[in-house]
Amino acid sequence: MPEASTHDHIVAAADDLFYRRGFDATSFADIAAAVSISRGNFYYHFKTKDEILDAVIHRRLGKTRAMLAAWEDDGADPKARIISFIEILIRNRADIMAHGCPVGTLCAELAKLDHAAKADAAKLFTLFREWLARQFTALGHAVEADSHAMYLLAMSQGVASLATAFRDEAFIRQEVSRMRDWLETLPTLETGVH
Amino acid sequence: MPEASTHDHIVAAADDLFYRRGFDATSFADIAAAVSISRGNFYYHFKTKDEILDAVIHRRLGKTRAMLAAWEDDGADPKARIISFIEILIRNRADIMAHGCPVGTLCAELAKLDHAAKADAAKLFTLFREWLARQFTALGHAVEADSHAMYLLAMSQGVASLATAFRDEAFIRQEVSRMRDWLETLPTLETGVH
DNA sequence: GACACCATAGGACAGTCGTCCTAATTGTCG
DNA sequence: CGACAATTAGGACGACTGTCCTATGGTGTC
Repeated sequence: MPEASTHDHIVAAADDLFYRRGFDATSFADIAAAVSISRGNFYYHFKTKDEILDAVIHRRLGKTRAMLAAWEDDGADPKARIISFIEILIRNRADIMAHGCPVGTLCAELAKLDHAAKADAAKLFTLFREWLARQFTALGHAVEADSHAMYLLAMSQGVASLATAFRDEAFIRQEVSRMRDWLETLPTLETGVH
Repeated sequence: MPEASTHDHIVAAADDLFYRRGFDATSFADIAAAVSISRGNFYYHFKTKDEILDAVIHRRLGKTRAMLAAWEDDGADPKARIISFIEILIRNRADIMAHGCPVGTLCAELAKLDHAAKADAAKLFTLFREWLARQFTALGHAVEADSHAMYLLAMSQGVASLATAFRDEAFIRQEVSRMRDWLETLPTLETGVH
């Protein structure tokens, strides 16, 4: 197995802290303490805070790509894959109620800071958007694939946002059911993924 | 007309900055500069940053209550009122694409900071939630009123979140249409608001 | 004119921020 | 072992933070 380098440890700790506390509210000292290294050593690996942010975003992009690719290679049908996406809300409900969606909250914060990396962060959304659109296309809804993808993305974001504000797990389950029901109402025109 | 006091000027400026830059990223100096007063004078009006946050939240609560009350007093039918809510997304599209929803982004930030005022901020959502539920009840959907209200709130939040990430005005209009269509599919059981 | 009071200005305070430098340590290879 | 690069620790730097103090300006009342 690839031994985890100090560099990777730092990025992983920053990833976690950026999610739980936010990018701006997380300091070099916080990350260094989480990895148990000195701030001086920290500077050896990352010169600026923006460098860490870039590394965190690319780490998330890689992990997301890997997750979505795994879902596409598991032999399940596209509808089951879409349900896997929807049920992220349930699997991660505790974190979502405490800190929101990692993608949505990061994009929102970077937009407010007018940060140079905000476009990169939005690529996380694009990954999900294109992946979902591929699944809808495989279900025979090529024309509306992107529209459907954006609908599910929007619902997921909205549910995460309200779940954070209201700390309401039952609401998450209710809206997940609503999305599953919506998915079932789509006409089945499956073009066969053989 | 009530002359605007320095106190009110400060709260208004803080409200604007908290929305555009975020609570944590806005400093005393920023607000003081926006109102053109010294930081020393600032301290005379507000002792701590949390005091300003409380004042901003209560200002928003008051303005929201007033807006919703006005919508209920305008003689329109409940469905038209709900459409007024949905179309906030279009009326405020420029600000939303730049800085997100004022309510959702504030709640998300305070949740990450684990700030004492996060529950107060969530009351903003509650105002909309209860107001929407009243409109659905007036439409004869008392049982599902809260569920419908949360659905529209979630959709609005999700649309705002994605509109910020993708800077896509057409998407906003598309999802607003989707919400209006959904509203039309509800069976009309209006119990008569005389 | 004297007094009180609200409002304002300017700066001090300790702490933290991101950034950067230098010295010491560790590890690797000839 | 000696040389050299990679890695680490610790602290310095100026800027900025939220907070707080004190002195001053203006305004109205006896």
